[in-house]
Amino acid sequence: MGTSVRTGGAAMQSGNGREPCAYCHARPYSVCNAVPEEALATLSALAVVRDYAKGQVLIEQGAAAEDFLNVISGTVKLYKLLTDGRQQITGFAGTGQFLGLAVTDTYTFSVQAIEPVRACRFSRSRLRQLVVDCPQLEERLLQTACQELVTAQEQILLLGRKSAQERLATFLIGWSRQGGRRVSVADHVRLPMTRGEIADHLGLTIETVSRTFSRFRADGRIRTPSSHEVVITDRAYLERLAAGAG
Amino acid sequence: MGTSVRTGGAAMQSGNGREPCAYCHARPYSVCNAVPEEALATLSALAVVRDYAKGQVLIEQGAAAEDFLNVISGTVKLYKLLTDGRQQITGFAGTGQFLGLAVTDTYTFSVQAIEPVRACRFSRSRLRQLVVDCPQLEERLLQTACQELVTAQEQILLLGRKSAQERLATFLIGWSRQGGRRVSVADHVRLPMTRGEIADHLGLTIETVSRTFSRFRADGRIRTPSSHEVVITDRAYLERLAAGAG
DNA sequence: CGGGGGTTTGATACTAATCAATAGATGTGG
DNA sequence: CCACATCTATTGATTAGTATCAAACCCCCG
Repeated sequence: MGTSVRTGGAAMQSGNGREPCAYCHARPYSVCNAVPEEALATLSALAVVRDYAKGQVLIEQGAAAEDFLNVISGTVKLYKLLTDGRQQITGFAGTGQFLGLAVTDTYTFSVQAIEPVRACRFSRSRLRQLVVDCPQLEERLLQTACQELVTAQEQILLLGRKSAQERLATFLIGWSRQGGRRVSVADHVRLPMTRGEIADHLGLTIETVSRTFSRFRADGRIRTPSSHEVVITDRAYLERLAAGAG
Repeated sequence: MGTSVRTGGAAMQSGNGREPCAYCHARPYSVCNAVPEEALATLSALAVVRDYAKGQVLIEQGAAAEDFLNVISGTVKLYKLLTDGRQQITGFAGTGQFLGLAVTDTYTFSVQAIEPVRACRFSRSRLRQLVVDCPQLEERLLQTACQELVTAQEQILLLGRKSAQERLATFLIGWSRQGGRRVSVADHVRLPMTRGEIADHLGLTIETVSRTFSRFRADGRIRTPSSHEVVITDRAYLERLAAGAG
């Protein structure tokens, strides 16, 4: 676990030893998609693929921001800490998510694997050179940053003005949507994170999150076959809550 | 008030009728700075300068996102609404701030002037063409988006995990720093927004904000010559609070 | 099968919201 | 320039929603 794997390692999963990027499962979901075919070899040369065990830290707040990171599989949490240890999870990231845009010269957040993760590392400075040759990539990075900005502002609205029930409803609806890709099928949602991590994301405590799950269950809005699976049984109700209708 | 002013209007303030951008007071603080001298005429041709009265809406959430906006003078608030009317102010923007990055095809937030404002409007589609000729501008836009992302994540931390006192301390410290430019001198801070707007920014109520001001005042951390002026008298204390030290 | 983290549920405490009233500031028109 | 109307701010009393403290339960994993 946590073994360093050179590009060849990714190739095992992707089927080609020399051009990991060309066959990368995450590419269709990622900014890498903006790199034209003929530049993929260059990209591959910059990429270092590694596996991380659950709990491993991929990026540490305050460290020099040397790399970008791209999640190939698994899920990570992005979080910030207060000096007394309070934690706020700013988001979760899965396949294709590009990390490291919101950065000064040092990282302003930490990243930790919440389940086994494979991720790809690029040197920031070397990627910059690729960007110069490849305006579509810069365009795509800007697009990605703007998308993240929209998401961050939604989270600000949630934390500033929504009740516990509205927060959890928003989270479940949002996660079930993004999950079209990998996380969930229709109304069946897989939650790789713990109740505590959901709490740290929604600005609540673990007890409040648990109680709110119980209440949704009792009211027939969801079923929970296991604590990491949720079936949405009254989506319209949760969506109304999420939108903040009274 | 709120009179529409063509580019000539800005020139009155800037001293030249044909190249408003060349003499724009906000340019040194703005992304426009990335546009090279020789392209300034092109930029000027795209820009439409207008004045807005306090309370006027510059951008309405849900409307087609046709323009970017650049604040030349005054202060605006950016906010989102829930369906029942609860408001969350995601930020305030002053001289040089570029608005409209966090956008899909429609605006995902509203913008309103909280004091008289002069701002500059660019068509998104026409600015895109300028970007093609001017890679430094795209670079700068990406930089700006990333900077905003960092700010947004700080706000998420604040709303998710800080107490009322910590929130107000963070706000005052932050505003006094950014204000180096225009808002404040050293520890003397001008607050163009009302208590209610501060509350809607910090996820609190107007009463809690007012009480927290009173407490800081009673404890000798600040003085308030008027309700829109604050003198920070114990910056170290406020900074410790803002960092969340116990 | 035993241990330990994660989850649920209950009782109580506390922070901030709400409701309410007064005081102060701002702006307008006579 | 003053008086009035309105908006904004402050302060007090009470309530509501979550946090905190505590205990039991469940489940997953070794």
